[in-house]
Amino acid sequence: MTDINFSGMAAKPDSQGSDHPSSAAGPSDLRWDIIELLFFAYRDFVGDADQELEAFGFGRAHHRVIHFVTRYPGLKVADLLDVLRITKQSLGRVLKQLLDEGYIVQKTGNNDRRQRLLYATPKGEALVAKLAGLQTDRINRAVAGIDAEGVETVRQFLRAMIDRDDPDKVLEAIFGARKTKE
Amino acid sequence: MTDINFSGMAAKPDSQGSDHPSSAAGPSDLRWDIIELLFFAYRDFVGDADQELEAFGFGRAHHRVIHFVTRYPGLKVADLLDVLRITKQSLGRVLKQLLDEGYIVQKTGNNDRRQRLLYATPKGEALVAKLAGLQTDRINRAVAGIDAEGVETVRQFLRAMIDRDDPDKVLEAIFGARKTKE
DNA sequence: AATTTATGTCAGTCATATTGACGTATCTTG
DNA sequence: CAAGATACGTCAATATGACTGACATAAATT
Repeated sequence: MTDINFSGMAAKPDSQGSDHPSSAAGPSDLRWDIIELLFFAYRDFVGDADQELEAFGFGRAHHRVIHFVTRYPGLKVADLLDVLRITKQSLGRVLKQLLDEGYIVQKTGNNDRRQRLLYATPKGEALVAKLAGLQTDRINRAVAGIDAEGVETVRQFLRAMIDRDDPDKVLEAIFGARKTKE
Repeated sequence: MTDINFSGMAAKPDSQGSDHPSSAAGPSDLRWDIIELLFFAYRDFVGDADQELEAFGFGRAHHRVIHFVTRYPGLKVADLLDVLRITKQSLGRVLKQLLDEGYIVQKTGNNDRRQRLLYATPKGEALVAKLAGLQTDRINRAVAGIDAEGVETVRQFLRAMIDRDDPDKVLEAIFGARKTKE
């Protein structure tokens, strides 16, 4: 079975890739390998959490919300929308579920009573820690053969892959760079 | 505005993360930084293509299909299902659109006439090259300050993040490892 | 001839996302 | 203080991309 002509292939359609000046490497030198490695790496990375989430009746959307609320306590709804890049309406249902089931609590802002600051409950933190544990295990396996300097290179690469124009609050916290812009 | 208590925070809920023995680092030492860098890096990485795809009336599902068909000509439908980890029914509509609009053609298998081998048309290849160009530009920017050895470390990390048990045909092609298993 | 395999399709459902409109409480500004 | 802007919530309708389950067909295998 599976007698496909699949030996040493991966034909590269470089023919018409000339309208985007690839900066450093060669002419129309597309980085197919890294593109696909990113796809598979992320697919399996999020897959770890997916299985666990099923047991809770949650999906990836819930994970993203509870993760960032746990990590950045006091996050506003508007901040969360910036980070997740979704609309208020999409967030609404997921957030409501997490509130109703006691994974997140809201507190009215002190300075601005319109704001609903979000905090994870111990229950929510436990779930996030469990999921982060699974993902950490995968990361630890991945960096097992890489020295400290190499891991820093990986971090540098990932940081440089992220858009820095108009960063949201979480990104500002991650990068520590408070752009003079407001 | 946005006067949130957001200065040097990122509280780490390490308290209950003790039921997953983190292999190498410390006890309950979760890799929050890499977890979040992966999230943002992938978010922006796929975001590049999303904008372009909108102009064609396509979504991410179309991109994934046409990408792998372009890269691995002669892919069978069943192979594609393994790679994308979706069901036949989900693939159906997306694949039909790409066929109808002339981005992909089917050819009956030579050895097995039940198979529909998938090939990208020039039109399909052009779209894939355009999208890969955008993503390559981002990757090139990201590795601008990293030497060849460092880039190889990044590749090593990404490869090690991928599940290797029961790899599909595309992964076998990427890793070149044909596991003695069939 | 019977079975398995590769593919396609129909029908229904679910999760997550969208846009647009509207309401309400609250803060800011003229 | 009145007017407007802001933060948030919600209602309605819709789209995408996924799912399960069932069934059909052609072709290969046994």
